[in-house]
Order: sequence, then structure tokens, then C-alpha cells
Amino acid sequence: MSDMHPRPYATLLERLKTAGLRPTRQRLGLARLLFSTGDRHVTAEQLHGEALEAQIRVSLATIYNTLHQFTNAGLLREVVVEPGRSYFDTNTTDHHHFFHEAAGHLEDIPGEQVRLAELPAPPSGTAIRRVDVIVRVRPS
Amino acid sequence: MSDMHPRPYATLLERLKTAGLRPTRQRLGLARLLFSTGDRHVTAEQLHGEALEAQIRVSLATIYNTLHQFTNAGLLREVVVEPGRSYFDTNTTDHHHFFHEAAGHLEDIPGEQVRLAELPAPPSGTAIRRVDVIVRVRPS
DNA sequence: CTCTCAATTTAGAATAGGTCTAAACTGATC
DNA sequence: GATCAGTTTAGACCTATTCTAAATTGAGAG
Repeated sequence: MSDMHPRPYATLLERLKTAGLRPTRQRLGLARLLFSTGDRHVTAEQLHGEALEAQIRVSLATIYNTLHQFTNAGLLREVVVEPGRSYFDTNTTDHHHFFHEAAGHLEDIPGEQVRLAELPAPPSGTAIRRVDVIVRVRPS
Repeated sequence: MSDMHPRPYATLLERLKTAGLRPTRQRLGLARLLFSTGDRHVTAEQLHGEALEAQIRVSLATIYNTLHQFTNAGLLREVVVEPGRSYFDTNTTDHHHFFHEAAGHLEDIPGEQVRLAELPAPPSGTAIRRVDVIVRVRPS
């Protein structure tokens, strides 16, 4: 639709194919919303709203399906900070988050500003899958 | 009701009074379940089940009320690790958690085994309220 | 191009965890 | 022992999410 980006459509299509996901109209549309504007943190409802605004006709069920498929494919990362609501982060590199409790939104902690002095040994019979650091902040 | 414990009832009663909570039958019963067996991590449903088993007649609504009142009073700490379910931790000291994703339960990381090398500066206009570290583990 | 079919999408029902409400109850005070 | 604010309760309600079964569609075969 525009020449401003370096063939974003083709890139997205590749990304989906590589992930083993059939590049349907809905998935391409959602991928464009998610991945062409830098790092984002969205909830299902938010993304659904954006999709409707952007004329991408897609049901809420598909939003949920897609978010989970993208997450399983490693294109997204789920972040849990509030009971009863999931956020999905387009930044899948190793990093952590500020959570603005009052506003209810996430913000990446840039670079390696958070470093754990040492990792604890996992309980016997288990292996560490991931470490999440949430820095909860409030207006001051 | 028994002389077997070193007046735990009086202790719990004190705790509630100090927290500004009227020591009702329900709150005393729940406090006993929560605070007389070392550190615990419970969900509302779990605690409700235990209460019924222990002959403490209490509604689910009261379980929720009580968990939140205890949390606000600093007797409990809420831990969010799964979308759609809250855990309450009787250990309110500064510490972090292992989360067993397969089994769906929490475990305190003992002592100061987790230490952050450095805290990031909070976004301007905000102050850090709390830092949560969740080490997600799975059976190996 | 058209056919075919498994993969995908969908509307709407269903579920789960949690909150709200208004009425009944109860603990502390007089 | 009466009073009444604080507490509890059943049950309705809500919100985020998942499920289901039917309709649609993308991609390969012909």
C-alpha cells in the first residue's frame, strides 16, 4: 500500500510461513498491526479495536487464536502482570518490564539495565524456563 | 478450643485487631488456616475448600473480601503469575518466587538468592512500588 | 482455472475467576 | 440487653477467555 517501508508485506508473509502459519488475510493484517510499528504491548481487546479501525474484519476469537499461535511460534511473548488480563509483547528478546499500575500499561526496560546478580538453583527435578522481572511503578 | 497450641488464637486475634479488622469468626478461622502452618501460597478457591473441610462456614465472597483486606493490611501479598488467577502469599517479607508452570504452584526463593545487580531508574514521573522476580521452572 | 479438502475463521454459547448488591447477621459499645 | 456500624451472604452479574460446530478459504492437484 505504500513504498515507505522496505517491502513489509513480503517480510510479514515470510515470517508467517517460516513459523508454519498459513498467511491468511487475518493473520497478515494482525501481523502488520503488531510488527510494523516498533515494539508494542497489546491486549486482545486493544488489538481487536485496532483491527476494526484498520478495516481488518476479524473476530475476537481469531484475535485470541492468533495471539496464542504467534506466541507459540516465538513471534510474541506473553506477559502476565494483572490478574484477569494478558499482555502480548512484540519484543521477544531477553528483557524485562516496567508496569504502570495506575495506567495499566507495560514498558520495556531498555538494554541490560536489569541484571540478576545470580540465578538461584532451580528446585531439584526442574529446569528454569524463563525469568520475568516486573518493576511495578506508580505516579509520584 | 484446645490447649495444644501456645495461645495461637490470641495471637491471631491481636493480628487482626492491630490491622483494624474486626476479629469475626470467619476472619479468625481463615487467619488460622493461613498463618499457623508456615509460609503458604493459596488461591481463593483453594482456601475456600480448606475452610469448608475445616468446618469454617464461609462464603466465597467472604474469601475474596478477606484475602483483599488481609493484603491491604499487609498480612498477605498478592502474586500474579497466571492470567485469570491470583495467588496470595503469607510471606510478606522481601523475596521472590519460583513458579512451577506445569503444576501451577508457587515456591518462595529462599533468602537473598536473587539479588538485582542494579535497579533501573523508573520512568520520569513514577516511583518504584515493588519489584517482582518470577523464575518459571518446568519438570526436567 | 476450477475442484477439493484440510486449515482457518466465525458467531455465539459456554466457562472461569472474580465483583457487586441488597438483605440478614453480629460484635462491640452504651 | 439494645443498638448499629461493620460484616457476611446468596445469588446475580461482569469480564476475559475458551469452546463448538458450521461456514469459509488458501493452496495444491488436475
